[in-house]
Amino acid sequence: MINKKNNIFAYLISNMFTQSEENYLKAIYHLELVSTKGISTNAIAKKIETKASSVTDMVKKLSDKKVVVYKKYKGVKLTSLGKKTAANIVRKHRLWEVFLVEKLNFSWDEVHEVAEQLEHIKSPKLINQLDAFLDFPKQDPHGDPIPDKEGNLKTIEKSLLATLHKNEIGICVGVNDSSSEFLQFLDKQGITIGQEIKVLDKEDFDNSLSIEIDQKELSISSKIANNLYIQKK
Amino acid sequence: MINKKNNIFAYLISNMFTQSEENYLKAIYHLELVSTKGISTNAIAKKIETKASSVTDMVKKLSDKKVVVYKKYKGVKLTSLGKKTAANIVRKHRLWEVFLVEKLNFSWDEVHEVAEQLEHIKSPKLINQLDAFLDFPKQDPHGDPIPDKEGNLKTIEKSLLATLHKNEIGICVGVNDSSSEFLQFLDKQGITIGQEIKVLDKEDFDNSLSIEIDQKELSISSKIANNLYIQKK
DNA sequence: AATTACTTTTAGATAAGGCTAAAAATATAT
DNA sequence: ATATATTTTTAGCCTTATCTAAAAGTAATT
Ligand SMILES: [Mn+2]
Ligand SMILES: [Mn+2]
Ligand SMILES: [Mn+2]
Ligand SMILES: [Mn+2]
Repeated sequence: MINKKNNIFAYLISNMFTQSEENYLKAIYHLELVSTKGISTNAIAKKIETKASSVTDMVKKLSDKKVVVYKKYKGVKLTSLGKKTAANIVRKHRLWEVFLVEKLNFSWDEVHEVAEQLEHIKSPKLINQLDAFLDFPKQDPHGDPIPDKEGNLKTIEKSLLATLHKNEIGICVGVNDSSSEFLQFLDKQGITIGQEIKVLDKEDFDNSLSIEIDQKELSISSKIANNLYIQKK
Repeated sequence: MINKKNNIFAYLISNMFTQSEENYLKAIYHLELVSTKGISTNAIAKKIETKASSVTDMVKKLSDKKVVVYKKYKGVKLTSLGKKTAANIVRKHRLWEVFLVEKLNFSWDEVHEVAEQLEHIKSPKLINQLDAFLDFPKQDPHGDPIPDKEGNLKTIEKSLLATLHKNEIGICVGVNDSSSEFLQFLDKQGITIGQEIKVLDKEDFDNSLSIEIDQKELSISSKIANNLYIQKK
C-alpha cells in the first residue's frame, strides 16, 4: 500500500508534521490573529480541548522543530516557518470547505468537521489541483479568506453588524462564530453571505437591532449583531 | 476545533476503527480475494510492510472487535462485519481515485498514494455525495470494481491478455499490477482502459506476444501480458 | 510584603502501534 | 522419525500523545 521505498524525499517533506502537531500549529495561528502577545499554554489547551500539561509537552516539540519560539512561562510565538506551515493548513481547510459546499452540496454548517480531517491530507498536487478546480476561490463558505500558496492572507475590509448606525446598509461578508447552531439560525432567518442588510432601528436598552432583509423586517439580538460581519455600502 | 461534546453518537460510529486498523482490514480483504484459506500473519506483514509480531498484536485487537476470527497459528478470516467494513474502505479508496483522475487531472499512476490517505476520512455524507458527484462510477481508474454501499462487489468478466490466442481481439479492462512503473509503461505504449488489443502472434520460446494497438504493431513480454486484463471480443 | 489564587511545568502513568530477539509451534527434508 | 527450516507468537522495549497529581512560578489582593 504505502510505498516508503520510492519517493523518500516526497515522503519526508510531506510528513514533516503529524496531524496533532498540525492541529496545535493551526490553533496557535488562529490565536495569534487576535493577540499580539505570546500565546499562553492555557489558551491553546482551551482551543484544542486538551490539558495544559499536554500543551507544554507539544510546545517543546514544536520548538525543537523550529516552528515556534518557546520561553518557559512566557507562552509561544510562531516562527515564520511556523506561520507558513499553519497558513498552509488553514488554506487546505478552507479550500476543502469550498469544495464541500460548491461541489458536494454540503451546507455551510456541515463542512467544518470534515474539513478538520481533510486539511491533514499530504499532497501538494492535490491541493493545487483542487484550488484550480474550484477556480481559485478567495473566501471560504463562512467568508474567511483563503491564504495563498505562500501563506499570505488577504483580509477584506469588514465590520461587525453591531457597528452600523440607523438607516445604514451593509452586505453580509462573514461570520465571527461559525458554530453550526449559529449558522443554522442564520439559514432560518434567510441571512447568507452576500445578503444585503439595512439597519432600521437600534434599541438602546439591550442593543438589539431591527433590520431589513429582502423587504422583511426582523429583530436580532446584540449577540447576533456582534457575530455577523458586513461590508458598509 | 473537533467538537467531541456534541455529536457523540456520530463521533463514536465514525471512529470505530483507527487508520491503522483500517489498513489491516483492507490488506486482509485483498488477500482473501486470492486465497480461500486463513490469511497468514506473514502475508499481512508483507502486504502492509510491517513485522509479523506487529501483525499478531493487531490481529488480536481486530478479533476483540469482532471483525476477524483468529486462531493462533491458523491465520485470520474476516467476519461479515469485517468484510463490510473493509469493502467500505475500498469503496472510498476507489471513489477518491476516480475523483482525482476525472476532476483533478491526476494520471492513473499518481492516485494511489493520495487515495491511501483519503480513504480514512470519516464522513458518510462525504462519500455518498462524492459518489453522486462522480455519477456513481462502477470502476476505478485501474478497472477495479467499486463496492456498493452494502459492500457488494460486482466483478466483471475478465481474463489475462496472456490467455488470448493468435488473432483473437480483446478490450483492455484493467491491470493486475498497479504500480506507477507499470502504469507509466502502459502510458508510454499507448495502452489504456478501453483500448482494443489484437494478438498478432505468440512466441513459444519466451511467451512474448506481438500485438496490434491503433494499427501499430508492438511486442510485449510475458510479464506484461500477465498483468493486463482484457475482455474477449 | 505577605498571602492567596491562578497558571505553567514536571513527574509519573497509560494506551496505541511499532520494533527486535528469543521461544514455541508448524512444516519440510532427510 | 528426526533433524532442520520456516512461521508465528511472546516478551520486552520504544515513541507519540494523552492524562492526573504535585511542584514551581507568576499574578493579584489584602
Ligand atoms: Mn472551518
Ligand atoms: Mn484538524
Ligand atoms: Mn489504489
Ligand atoms: Mn490507507
